[in-house]
Amino acid sequence: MTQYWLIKSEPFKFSWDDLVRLKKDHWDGIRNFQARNNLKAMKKGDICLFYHSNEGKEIVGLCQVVTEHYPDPTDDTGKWVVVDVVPIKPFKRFVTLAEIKATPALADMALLKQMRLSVAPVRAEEFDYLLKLGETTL
DNA sequence: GCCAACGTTGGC
DNA sequence: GCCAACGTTGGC
Repeated sequence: MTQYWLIKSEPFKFSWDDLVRLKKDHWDGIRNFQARNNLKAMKKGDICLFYHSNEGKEIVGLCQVVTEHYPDPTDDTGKWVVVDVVPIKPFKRFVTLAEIKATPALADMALLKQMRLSVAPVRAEEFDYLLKLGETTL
């Protein structure tokens, strides 16, 4: 069963456009245990919403997990992991944080409940709703 | 740039 | 094992 996730990145560090340009990249730099556990729970084929934090504050596109977790090459301690993702397609219409907050059906999203969690699960019904808001289909 | 929220660390 | 201090994230 496909699981849905939301992954955050600050666009000036690593943006949607960067991922599109690279075609594929490992999602690194996660240094939070809960986020790491979520990374470890990701399965090949899972779908991720790409969210721009700090600047933009909106969901900009869809990507897919192509390689399940392996040790983070930028980490010496051996504690942290990365996954590989590829872009699928951008949202036709970006979905902003303000919009998510203003939508009762999305009020329970982990994104809102735990703002600092950079890798968060998304429920299927939330995912469907977001796709609709983004005027995009898989 | 500020600050609130929250996760992590380390002293006891 | 508690909790204060500290660091980081991310919205505003």
